[in-house]
Amino acid sequence: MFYKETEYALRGLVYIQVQNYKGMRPGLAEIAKEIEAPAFYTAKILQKLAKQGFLLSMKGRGGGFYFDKDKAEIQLKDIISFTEGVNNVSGCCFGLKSCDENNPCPLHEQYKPIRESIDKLVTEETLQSLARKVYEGNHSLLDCLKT
Amino acid sequence: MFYKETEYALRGLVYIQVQNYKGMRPGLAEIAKEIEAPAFYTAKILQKLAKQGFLLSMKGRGGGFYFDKDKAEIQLKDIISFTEGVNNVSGCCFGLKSCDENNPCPLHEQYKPIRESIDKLVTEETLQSLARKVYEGNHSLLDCLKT
DNA sequence: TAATATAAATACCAAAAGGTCTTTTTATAT
DNA sequence: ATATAAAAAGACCTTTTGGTATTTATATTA
Repeated sequence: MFYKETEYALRGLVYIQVQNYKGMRPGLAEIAKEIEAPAFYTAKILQKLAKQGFLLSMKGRGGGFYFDKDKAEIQLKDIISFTEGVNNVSGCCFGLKSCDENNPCPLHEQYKPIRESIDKLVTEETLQSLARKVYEGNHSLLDCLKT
Repeated sequence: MFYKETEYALRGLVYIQVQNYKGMRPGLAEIAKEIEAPAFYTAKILQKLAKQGFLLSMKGRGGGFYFDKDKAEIQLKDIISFTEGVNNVSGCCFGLKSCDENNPCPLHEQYKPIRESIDKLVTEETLQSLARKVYEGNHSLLDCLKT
């Protein structure tokens, strides 16, 4: 479905926001461990996201990652478009550059509502809305609950 | 959305079926040209598909690709699963191996109907059902109509 | 049967995705 | 000030995807 990079980005960012809600500012080692992702790769991804301005970071002892509380919530679409490019989210499934009512691919009519549902989902849901679900305790970022 | 390989496979196979409906058996050069795909790469893909038994081919002068009329129609899902693996079609968008009611990812409830719609689409639609649409003339495999 | 047109097989190359490691910078605590 | 604990930067490496080219096998036609 999504690139590994996107999965790690989403899991990592949601984890950070959950910890922020608890008043914490997690570091790379903790994040990678808690989302079960390769540590160095997770570092690379989060640093790229921080550089882009999606979140803030603190160097040095006691440092870590956190979100600016004054900024608007971040749509999933913004993250996914950043890691995979816009076309991958909302392109034609037959690969046509101009697939529309005038020049429809053989799946155009049937795929259109699906594409719109996906677009609605990743636009309406935010890192924060997902983090709240996890914070409430009914959703998970991992394959199994910790013992 | 899909891999390039999947796009070329779907476009190529649908093109072949359309030509078969017209009583023709197109060759590699024609297919690649008509679906606007790299010729050598298209060859590789179609040969792989033929080897797997999705379609038949004839070597030698006047040869080309064609479908066995006695076989059942081929679901899109069969092709996509073959080129990308099953997980890519119906996996968890957060990358969880076991994402279900018991251990839902933060998008589980909302993404479930979307995944089901996609599954329904690629199960119900076949190479043949798409080819019929193109044959009827109201759908296209190319970005622009030929002049 | 010889030339030719085609798919099959195979080897190779390039770009992107996925991942690791080392060094540098910077903030904090002692 | 110094030691330490973190993120930042950047150099590599591996695997997969995407693509090209050459040679071989085979069917058709002249």
